[in-house]
Amino acid sequence: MTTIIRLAETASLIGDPTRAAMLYALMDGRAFTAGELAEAAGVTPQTASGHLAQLVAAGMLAVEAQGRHRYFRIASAEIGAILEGLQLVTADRIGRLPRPGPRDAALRKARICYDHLAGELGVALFAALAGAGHLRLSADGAALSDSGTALLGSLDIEVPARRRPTCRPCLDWSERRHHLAGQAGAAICTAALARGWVRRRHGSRALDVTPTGTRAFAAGFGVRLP
Amino acid sequence: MTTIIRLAETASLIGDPTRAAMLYALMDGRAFTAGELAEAAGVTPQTASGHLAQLVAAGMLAVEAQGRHRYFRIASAEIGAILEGLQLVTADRIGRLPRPGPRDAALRKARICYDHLAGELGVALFAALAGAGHLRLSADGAALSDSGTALLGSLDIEVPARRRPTCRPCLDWSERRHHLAGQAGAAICTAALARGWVRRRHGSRALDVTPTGTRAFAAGFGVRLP
DNA sequence: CCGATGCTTCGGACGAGAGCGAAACATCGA
DNA sequence: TCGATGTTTCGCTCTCGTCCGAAGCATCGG
Repeated sequence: MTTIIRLAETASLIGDPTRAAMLYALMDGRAFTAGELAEAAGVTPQTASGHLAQLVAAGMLAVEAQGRHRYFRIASAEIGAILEGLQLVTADRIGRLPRPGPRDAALRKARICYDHLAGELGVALFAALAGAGHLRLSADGAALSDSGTALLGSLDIEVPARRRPTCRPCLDWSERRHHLAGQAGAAICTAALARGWVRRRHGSRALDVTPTGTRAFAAGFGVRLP
Repeated sequence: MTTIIRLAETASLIGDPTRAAMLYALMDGRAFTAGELAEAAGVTPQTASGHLAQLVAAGMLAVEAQGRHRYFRIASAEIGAILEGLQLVTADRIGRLPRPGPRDAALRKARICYDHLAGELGVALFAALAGAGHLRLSADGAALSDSGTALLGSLDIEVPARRRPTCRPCLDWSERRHHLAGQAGAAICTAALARGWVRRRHGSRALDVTPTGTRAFAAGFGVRLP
């Protein structure tokens, strides 16, 4: 019984348009100040403050104080996965409607999912790695094989060895196939941004793959983008 | 922008305690009448009717009229996955609290997730099948290997060949590992219920594994339950 | 046909919660 | 120390949505 109540509370937190807008703005994994999130959601700072306090109390957001600013970010990859999943079912039930806006098309092509690459690019990357034997797919998820570890090493991409799974398949809401999450996914995403393989679109989670990036993904990972 | 609104609408539908209770009751994959769901949620029939209409309009529930009864069920496995995922994050943020009630323990041991086996039993089954080479794990998900098809055939478990994936890994919210969904998962679950390997607990998604079932899972699938 | 049962529609009452103005608090720069 | 900026707390209003009583449809059994 209490399970149901808690489930409803969690969903209800995401269910408010203002809070949903804030969570969505945070979906690219970066941290924003309370004021920025207030503007993103179109409400006054005091209103935003109340919502953010609720999300933090529920453990969905983490907060870090720096001077007179307070930076908020998504607390865990699981929260990000839920938000992506909700988009999946939302898109699913209205998928028949013909409204593929240009911005949505860019999102489908390549975007950031919390801290890793998603969209066509992310799925193609996952498929290429799996096809070349760089991933060991198991019942638990996925792990880098020896050749995969060597590949990332040769590309100077360092994957920190932490408790978090090195690889985790994450269901892509637009492609309905897995893309690479986990430490390895985050490391590749960081490297791709740092080396100019992909560029953030302003005010969006969408990414543009640069010509350099197209070459790098093809040569380094064997990714063939459509 | 509209994406955010839709996301919030979906979450908000799940966010109402009454609707959440109905969805939760339907999580075992069976269909219930409007009256039964009203009782399950603790509201009057007319209140339940309104909620059910909303869920159907949103595409989250499917409805089938039979005489003067109307049977409601979860519309798709994706909806079920979202509900399981919400439980996961909900359990995650309060996971430290030591409250493993007896009913929760039973749920963790074995339960039905929409139309297939989950919990320790489901995870052990998936691991056993994968370990014995009966599943081909790929980037897209999983498929029965030839030996897997043969195994199910020898056990008289028929897996219909439909559009739906024959196997699909589904993240288990209590075990945090995959269990077997898809056509094969549903077929095994149906067989397990029909042959008395597992028995439903009254008014719950929890399952009890019978002595017969323990032997059958061990002999047939090599499953070793803790 | 008729009553019984299951479900839905309509109307009004009630409460929860989102929103903002005003003011307090915290921190920075000078 | 002072004002400026970022954030939070308080008090209040107002809207939205849930809920139920009453009544209206549909379907079944006879």
